[in-house]
Amino acid sequence: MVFAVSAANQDPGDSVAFLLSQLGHRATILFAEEMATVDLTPPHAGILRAIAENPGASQQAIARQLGLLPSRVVAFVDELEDRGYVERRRNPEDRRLHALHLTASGKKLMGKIATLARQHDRRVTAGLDPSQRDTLRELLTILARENGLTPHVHPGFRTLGRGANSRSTPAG
Amino acid sequence: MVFAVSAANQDPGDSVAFLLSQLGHRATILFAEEMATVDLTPPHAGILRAIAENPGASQQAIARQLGLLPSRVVAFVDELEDRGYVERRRNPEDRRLHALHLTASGKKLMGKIATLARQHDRRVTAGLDPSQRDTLRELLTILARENGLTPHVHPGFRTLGRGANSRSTPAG
DNA sequence: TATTGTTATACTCTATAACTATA
DNA sequence: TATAGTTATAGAGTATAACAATA
Repeated sequence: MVFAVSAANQDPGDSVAFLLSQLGHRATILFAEEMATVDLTPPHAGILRAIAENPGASQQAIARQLGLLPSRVVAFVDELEDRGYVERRRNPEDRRLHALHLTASGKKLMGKIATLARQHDRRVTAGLDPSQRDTLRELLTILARENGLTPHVHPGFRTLGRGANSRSTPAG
Repeated sequence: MVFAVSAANQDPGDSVAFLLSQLGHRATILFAEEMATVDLTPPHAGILRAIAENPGASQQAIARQLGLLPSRVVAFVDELEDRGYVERRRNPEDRRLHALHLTASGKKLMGKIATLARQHDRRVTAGLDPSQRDTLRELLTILARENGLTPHVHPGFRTLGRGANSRSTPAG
């Protein structure tokens, strides 16, 4: 993982970019804690959601969509299948592909994840009134669009660019 | 490193918490890219800044302040010293301590880092007008306070709580 | 020959814990 | 004995690349 530290800040406080980095990291940690209560990690949740939105998708398709390495998807799906949340169905038309589907148990889990995610959102945005929260969402939505971020897809899933990896601690 | 994926989103778009996680990650990556142009990583920059603000601080003090392991600080300071940015001075009163100071070259580098950080802030917030940027800063400052974040200190520096680490990919 | 899925290997990074020197 | 600093070891996690099956 990469840890950013802004170095140029005047007395009035840290820069917007640094605040985003700090709060984003905090939001990430808190989400991981929420997921841990159902014994999942964030990538597990991302894969479950992607399958829920695209039933029958292949593992390669999921990997491309989320920017994960295929070998990692295999490992995650192995775990989800072992725990009964996901099933691999052979595609008779192209027997190389594994069509991924949620089981009944997996669909139930998705409901629980949705609840936890709403709780996560409340924890992270505690301190703002509804009007402020709406304003913040609007501003962040603009920035997400400007920065080329794909809705629902966390950039931490993607393979990190080599640019930042030239030295030691780049992409933590 | 931890990658968060919010799973509960209605049609209107992703939750504030998910947007923060996405944008925070993006801001972190972009900052790492800026630092790479001067052959540094974010932790290097954080340590340089901490020394600039507290000349003569010991390595343990830096470690506590930034939430880094002392053994990691040693390695980072080794590199910064080898490159002539930092010097270790023996404290005659307690010869166990190494008082850290920036060299002239290190101070010059801090100026460059400040410039890069301002550039980073502009990149991340491109798409907002000055008024929107101010509003965003205010809202994020509220959230940073509510979430117990320390100004200038990125939580990624701190040892991640074990709570989120119970399984595999928690803290990216 | 190309692609999906899988497995195995190697590498990077980090934390842990030993070790020294001072106190 | 306790603490600052350092070094060495082991572990976790990832990416790379090899492999089998199918097209």
